[in-house]
Amino acid sequence: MTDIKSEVDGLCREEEDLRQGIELLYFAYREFTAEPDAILAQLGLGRAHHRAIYFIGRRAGITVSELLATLRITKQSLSRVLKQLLQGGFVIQAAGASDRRQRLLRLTDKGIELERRLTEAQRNRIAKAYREAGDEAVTGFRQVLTGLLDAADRRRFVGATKRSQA
Amino acid sequence: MTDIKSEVDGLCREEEDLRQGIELLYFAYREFTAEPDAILAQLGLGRAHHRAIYFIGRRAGITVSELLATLRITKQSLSRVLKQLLQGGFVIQAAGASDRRQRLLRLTDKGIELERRLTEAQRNRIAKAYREAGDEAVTGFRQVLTGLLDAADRRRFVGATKRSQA
DNA sequence: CATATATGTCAATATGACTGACATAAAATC
DNA sequence: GATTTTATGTCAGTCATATTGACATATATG
Repeated sequence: MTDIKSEVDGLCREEEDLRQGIELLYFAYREFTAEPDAILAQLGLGRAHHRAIYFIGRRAGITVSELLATLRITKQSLSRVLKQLLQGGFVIQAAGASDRRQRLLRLTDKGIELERRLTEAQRNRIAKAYREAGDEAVTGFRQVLTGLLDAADRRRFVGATKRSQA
Repeated sequence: MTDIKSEVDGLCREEEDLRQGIELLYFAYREFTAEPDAILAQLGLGRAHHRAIYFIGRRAGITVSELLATLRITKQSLSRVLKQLLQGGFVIQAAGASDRRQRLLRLTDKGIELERRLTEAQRNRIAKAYREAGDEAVTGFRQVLTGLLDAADRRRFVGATKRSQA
């Protein structure tokens, strides 16, 4: 059974476990964004452009509203980013067919190429971590991260907790 | 055996797996910082202050150099943050005993209290995700995140991949 | 004494976010 | 058809976080 001393130890260990999780997230996220940031800097773009390009590439024809809801930033913030991507020829807009107020966003070939370059760096890094850790660890990784999400974000990943089987 | 079609499927699934990992990290990190950011905003502070407070709390007596190396920002960036924390009475400095050029940083009681409030939000969130996912998943979570780190950051977590046993 | 190190500071700049206000076009509703 | 709501864009001002580059000071070290 647990005497007082080992309960204290248990509390310290739990605290230590949680702090390690906090720190791992911080350091891993920093590392995760470092490479794309370096590529973007050479083009005079920033991380915000990567996010926009990423989600436009992920869902071709996404509306501005949907993109705003995904990124959870103000339209004024997105506006500048989107304007630069349009001017740079990375993204094109088209009026929606059923609702012509909508501006449906798509990557150009140039945009697709940039998205590939940016995301490849992250994909390689994740792929390496997945390979080293193994399938079981990847499932755990996903479970814990999914548990950190709020309800709205979790809906994006329904049925995606387990790794797809090849 | 694998015919062409299922190989294509396999590639798509792998791509999908990796993109889900990328997105989970993005959404989870955003969620993870949301609560502390809200608390900090009320005090006229920002996320950078949380980071400084966190690592000073984590290692009382840390030097400015060590903090800079941990955060990987310029001293000019840290300077402003640290000045505000000193002025706000969250942090105190003391000259090092063996090297009096050093400014050893410590949280005041007020700083400890703020650190607790800020980190508690994150700790609760992680604790909930850990509980829901289970010990095995937590181990996997740590393995994958550790795999994302660069060599320097990984050294911070040597022997910490597995969850401590109670 | 000369040099290197730990720290601090001034100035200018960039990025990414915010709030608030206002504008326009198109859809939806009464 | 007139009104209202929605989707989007834009102007202006502000803030927080980061950068580079240059320079200053105190202390340690050879």
